[in-house]
Amino acid sequence: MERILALIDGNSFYCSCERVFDPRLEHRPVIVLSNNDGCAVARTAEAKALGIGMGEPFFKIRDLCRREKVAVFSSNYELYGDMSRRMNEIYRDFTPDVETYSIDESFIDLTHAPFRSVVEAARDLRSTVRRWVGIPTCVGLGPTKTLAKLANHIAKKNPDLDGVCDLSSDEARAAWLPWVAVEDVWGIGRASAVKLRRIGVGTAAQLRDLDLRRGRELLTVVGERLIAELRGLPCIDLEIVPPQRKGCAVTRSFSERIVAKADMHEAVAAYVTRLGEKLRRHGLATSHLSVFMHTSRFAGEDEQPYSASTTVHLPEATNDTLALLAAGRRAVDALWRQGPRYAKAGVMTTDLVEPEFAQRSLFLPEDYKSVELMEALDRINKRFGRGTIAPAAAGIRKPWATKFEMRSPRYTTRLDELPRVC
DNA sequence: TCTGGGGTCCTAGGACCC
DNA sequence: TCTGGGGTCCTAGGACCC
Repeated sequence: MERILALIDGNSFYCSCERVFDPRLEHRPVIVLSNNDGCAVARTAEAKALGIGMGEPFFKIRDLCRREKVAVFSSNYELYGDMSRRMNEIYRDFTPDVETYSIDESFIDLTHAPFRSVVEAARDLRSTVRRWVGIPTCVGLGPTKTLAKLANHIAKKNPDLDGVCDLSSDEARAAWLPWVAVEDVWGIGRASAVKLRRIGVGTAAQLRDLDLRRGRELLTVVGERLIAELRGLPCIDLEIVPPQRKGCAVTRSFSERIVAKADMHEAVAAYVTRLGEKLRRHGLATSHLSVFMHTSRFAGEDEQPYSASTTVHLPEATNDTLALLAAGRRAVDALWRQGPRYAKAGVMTTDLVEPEFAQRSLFLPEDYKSVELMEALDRINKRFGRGTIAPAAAGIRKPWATKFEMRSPRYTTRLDELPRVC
């Protein structure tokens, strides 16, 4: 029995989340901005029609948005994350074979789904999500992840398909693949597209028909795999159980440039605090912390660029915020130069380990209190909201903190922000 | 003036080993 | 003029994803 996968995703997902709670936004252009209200990262069809590009800096389109009455929102991650969770609950009611691929996309294995046809199953999924969560979606069907992705792309671009495209048959693939540009294939980015177009490969069909060896020469084993997937040969497995993560980072641009060392200490301490929370939530620890800081990529000629990073090694793997804070402090002392106007900093770790398997130090006593303290901290912040208790080092006033000036209420996760029906 | 954040995977090249 | 043959591990950098 041939495998059949669905890729379902939300249309302009962040924007659709906003529309669920404000129907007046229907048929109006809507965009959602990145951190610090920097760039447009989600646009409805109406906003795209106005020429607003993906990743377009907001300051460049501010006038256009005012003129055209575009509804503009800061990112409301708490809301989008909760809506995503609800959608995935619906998928798991259909079948346990679900891979949550991103905040708005999931692969679903429909091979054994109890439906007369997979297309019928796909339509049912769509309408259930629309009815229960309020989000419009598209579904792509195919025997491999790459083909399911491609089908999803076709469903989005062709409204007459009514949100579902099925590429499980050879005939359907023969009909559609010649019409998809090669850069629209999952895994083909800018650099690969240039290489492919140079040898006359401009469509998904031409990429599928490219010699496997040639594909590997040009795009490494990744390209070879991709070509096989386009031919219907599964090379990329469904990951129903998410693999253990390998790294963890917290990096942010500042809302206003940092010029004082004390502010940098605070900002990095705040990022480290968040990193510690993330590590503990995943049950992981690290024995080295990397810290970087740099000036703006877009700074003018008159501004001195500066970029530096360093790694501090810890005596043993930990996810204790206090231990990580000490390391972060040392790193900032090592990197800081007075003069540059810093635009961004971050803390990163790779080589995460599960604490119980980590190499212990011969000389450090077991610190039971640290574990209990962190547990208490996390419990309080979970119950009363993130940041209820934080190390003083992470700052109070925080003039550099990320701005979300147009954020909608967190309708589904905060009691005091519930939608009002009047 | 204002330009996001957080991941994964692959390869090449150097250091080092026997 | 001639200068072995494998391995492993680590890191940096590139490419890609949403």
